[in-house]
Amino acid sequence: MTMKKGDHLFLVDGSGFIFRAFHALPPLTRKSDGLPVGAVSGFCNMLWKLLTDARDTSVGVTPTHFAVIFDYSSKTFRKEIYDAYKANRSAPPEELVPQFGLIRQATRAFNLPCIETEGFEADDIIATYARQAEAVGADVTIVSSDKDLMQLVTSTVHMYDSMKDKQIGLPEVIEKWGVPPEKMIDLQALVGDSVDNVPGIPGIGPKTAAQLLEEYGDLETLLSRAGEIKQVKRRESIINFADQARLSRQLVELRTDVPLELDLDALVLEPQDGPKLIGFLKAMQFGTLTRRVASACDCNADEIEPTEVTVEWGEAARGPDLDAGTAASADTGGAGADAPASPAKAAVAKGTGEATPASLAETRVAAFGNAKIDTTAYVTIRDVDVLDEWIAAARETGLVGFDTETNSLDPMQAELVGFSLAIADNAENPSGQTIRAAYVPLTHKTGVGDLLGGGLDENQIDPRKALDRLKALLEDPSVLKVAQNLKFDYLLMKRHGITVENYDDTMLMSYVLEAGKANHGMDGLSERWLNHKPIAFKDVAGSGKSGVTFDFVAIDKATAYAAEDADVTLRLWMVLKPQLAAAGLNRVYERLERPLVSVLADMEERGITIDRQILSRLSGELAQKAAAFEDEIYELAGERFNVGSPKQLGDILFGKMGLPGGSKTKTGQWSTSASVLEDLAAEGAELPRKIVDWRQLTKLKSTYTDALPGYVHPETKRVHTSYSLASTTTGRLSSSEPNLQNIPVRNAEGRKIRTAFIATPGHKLVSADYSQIELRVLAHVAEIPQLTKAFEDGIDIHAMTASEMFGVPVEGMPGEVRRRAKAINFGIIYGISAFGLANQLSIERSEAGDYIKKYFERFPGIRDYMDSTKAKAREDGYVETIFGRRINYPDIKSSNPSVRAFNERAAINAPIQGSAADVIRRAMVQMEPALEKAGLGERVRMLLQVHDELIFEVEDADVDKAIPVITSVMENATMPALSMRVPLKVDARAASNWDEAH
DNA sequence: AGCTAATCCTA
DNA sequence: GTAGGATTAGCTA
Repeated sequence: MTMKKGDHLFLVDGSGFIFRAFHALPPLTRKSDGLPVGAVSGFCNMLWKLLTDARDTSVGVTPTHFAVIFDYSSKTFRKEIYDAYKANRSAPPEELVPQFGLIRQATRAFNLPCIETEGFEADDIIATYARQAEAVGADVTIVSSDKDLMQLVTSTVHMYDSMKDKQIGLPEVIEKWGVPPEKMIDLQALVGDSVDNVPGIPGIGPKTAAQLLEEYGDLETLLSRAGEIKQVKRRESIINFADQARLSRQLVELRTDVPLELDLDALVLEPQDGPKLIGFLKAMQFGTLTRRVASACDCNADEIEPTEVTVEWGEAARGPDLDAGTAASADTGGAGADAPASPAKAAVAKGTGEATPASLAETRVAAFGNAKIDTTAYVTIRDVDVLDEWIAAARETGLVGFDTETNSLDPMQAELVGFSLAIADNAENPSGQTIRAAYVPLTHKTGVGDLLGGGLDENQIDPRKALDRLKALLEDPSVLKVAQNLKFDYLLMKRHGITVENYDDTMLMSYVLEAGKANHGMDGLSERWLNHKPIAFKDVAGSGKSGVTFDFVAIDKATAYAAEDADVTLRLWMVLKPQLAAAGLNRVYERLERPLVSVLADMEERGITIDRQILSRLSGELAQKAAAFEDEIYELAGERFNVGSPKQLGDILFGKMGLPGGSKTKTGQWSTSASVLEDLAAEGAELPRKIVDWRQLTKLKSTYTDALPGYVHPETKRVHTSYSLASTTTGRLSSSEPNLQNIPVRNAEGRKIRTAFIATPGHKLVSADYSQIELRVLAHVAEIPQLTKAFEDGIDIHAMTASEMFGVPVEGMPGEVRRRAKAINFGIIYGISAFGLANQLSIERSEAGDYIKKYFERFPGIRDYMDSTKAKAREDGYVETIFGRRINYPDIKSSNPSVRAFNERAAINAPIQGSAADVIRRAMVQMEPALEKAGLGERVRMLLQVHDELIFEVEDADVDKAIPVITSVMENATMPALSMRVPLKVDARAASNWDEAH
């Protein structure tokens, strides 16, 4: 049958698949003898899926012709052109070797042509067939995700990434590489490929290459007009390496004239030979697929004998040097298994009527520490009526442990996969045995472990129905919901239109009880308090390349894991709740921790807009400047090296160039830190200065201008950071993915990044920050009259300090004098040491010691504060903030002097840093009600917190009204709980971007 | 791919 | 000298 228009040819890159599957799929061995068969299994599943079901994948069409292509050997025409081609390829992993042959046998078992040609790579064969098919008007799907094949993509030739079920067509190539497929060859020629040893042009990466091709059209034009390029380094590199680029092009360009034994028409898809295929699958012991094939072809698998398969273990196995550089990264997922939570508020578990908090706490710890947790008793709820019964039981007791399972750790992207509930039937006498738990799967998939999986498991409750029931429960204020790291679940539920009411978070409870002592993750809490080690997430879903998202976890395994989480969480609540009362920490929990859950979830959900154009322009500028520095650096060093490698740099600076004054890091490497380089520069060396500048530029580029756009949410188009409530010891928040608490501000170059954080049209960003809050806290806790007075009078605190210490009048004070006083003030907050101060000010240690002595003479209250704080830490094992938050220092009595000194400094710092953190937490909790009251509820939205600063987005017309409200809330945040001896001062400004607002 | 060390960004 | 998080290199698997 002649191939024609409307036919559809599938070309599977068998060699590429082997490597990718090997890395991307879980290791799997044949049960009977341990033969590694993971890649074979993945391969068979993929073929079966494509042959029977291609229409339902994102390919969307059914094949009429089909072939699997392999590399023949490492001796190809490319090797003749360029001896080093693929030269640095190491031998394939041992487990992979026998699978090369097996995959060829699998292909034949599927009745598919298995094609390879001596002297050519699989890619060339694929290219040849693809062009031939195109010529006769047929469509082509290349099953591979290798970038080397992307040059073949046209409107009728597509690629298909079977592991991600993703079609790669023209738009995808352009999106990924910035050039259309026909320019991929030129792009790769410029960029090169370290895996295959394609040289390319040094200093040209994908971004630059795309830009150059955009400007000059193609490689030859670029090379001939290279003299026009403005950037010196780039121009020279291209001129010098032009021939290398031409060679690279030859290596990268795929041949479309490979002599083929089978012509296109011979690739027509033959019907499956059921028994033959089943025989092979049985030999491999692939049970699930065997059954599936048997039912599809109406065979009785039991009657079919396993085929003899040939296993080549040794070097004879063909296919040693294929592309190992295309390993897929399977997303790992699942949430709720991580962070710690906080205590509960409702008095549901009443305990025994007369018990004191302390005795109840003790009883609970003993009861739950000894209770055996039976993880086999968990229930899987697949029926709405059963779910209703559980919800009714939760209403009855007024208490429920709750946890969600999702396919992502990012609550803004995660989709709900299921949820679990735990109920204490007899809360009056909680022995631990009375707790039962269930998992409600909603969107689990069938065919777990198969490459492409199956569809939705039918036997699950309709998610809409389940969510209706769940909403009623979660929003019911008479039922206390207990979760671990509730902010995740809270935000997830909010995205489903559910606002959780009345909750406790065991992570936050632990944080209040044990900050500094232990971490607050559920697994650790469970081991400490319940004497029980929960199932690890990676044991149910795997990790890394072999990890799957939770919807691909089999429901029975999922139930054991998920229900256990809810069970453990509820037990932890039973143990931790009475301890809060016993330790007198209920107020800290209820006023500084729990209310932040919804406040932060709202802020995270809002996100902030960034201007990607600004960032991309900045990125380009930074790249050019950095490249220029590299040039000069190589010149000065006399050789090319990786400037970003401290190791290589150290060897050049202190070895080759023999510069003096090198210090070593702990691991014995030369230190090349900025301060070392600055010192060298001060002594006249040119290179170190350039390195410092280069580092600054590349830091800004990699961490900010290049990384931030990747965090823009696909739907909201905004950046949503994640705040952690319980990852610092002092009570500060932390921000991650991305960290928006370390956006540059200290120099002009870095500040440009802030201009990319913008308000939506018609709005302004308002930034309000506390002035000197930590020094004010210090003045308050240490009761320092001069400091207090200075803050009351609004005078420059560092100048005042300098004036006190050095007897210099504030008027006309030299900048250097004030700078030293400022360093000392900060030093005090950090638990000053002569060593540290000397370092900071680049002075002798003895001189720094004199400063400190002088400071303490002038401010004796500070020395008293430091001494009493250290004494308290030694006595009690913890220190406290002005709102009663405890920070533990279990190692304060360490016999190691440096460990002890470190703990002492931290203990001195903690009440200051922690109190300031408490103040801003209070401000954040009070902010929304205050704005609401001022009629600004909907129009002023708090977006970010940066330790002493809050950033809002405000409608233009409301800015003047909002600023006084915001300022007032922040300045009065300690009230009415506490009145400070020192006033708090807040500065607020509005502008269209963060740089100008700050 | 997962881990650590080194570095550098913030308050 | 306090408190964090992200990136890169380079090693190990």
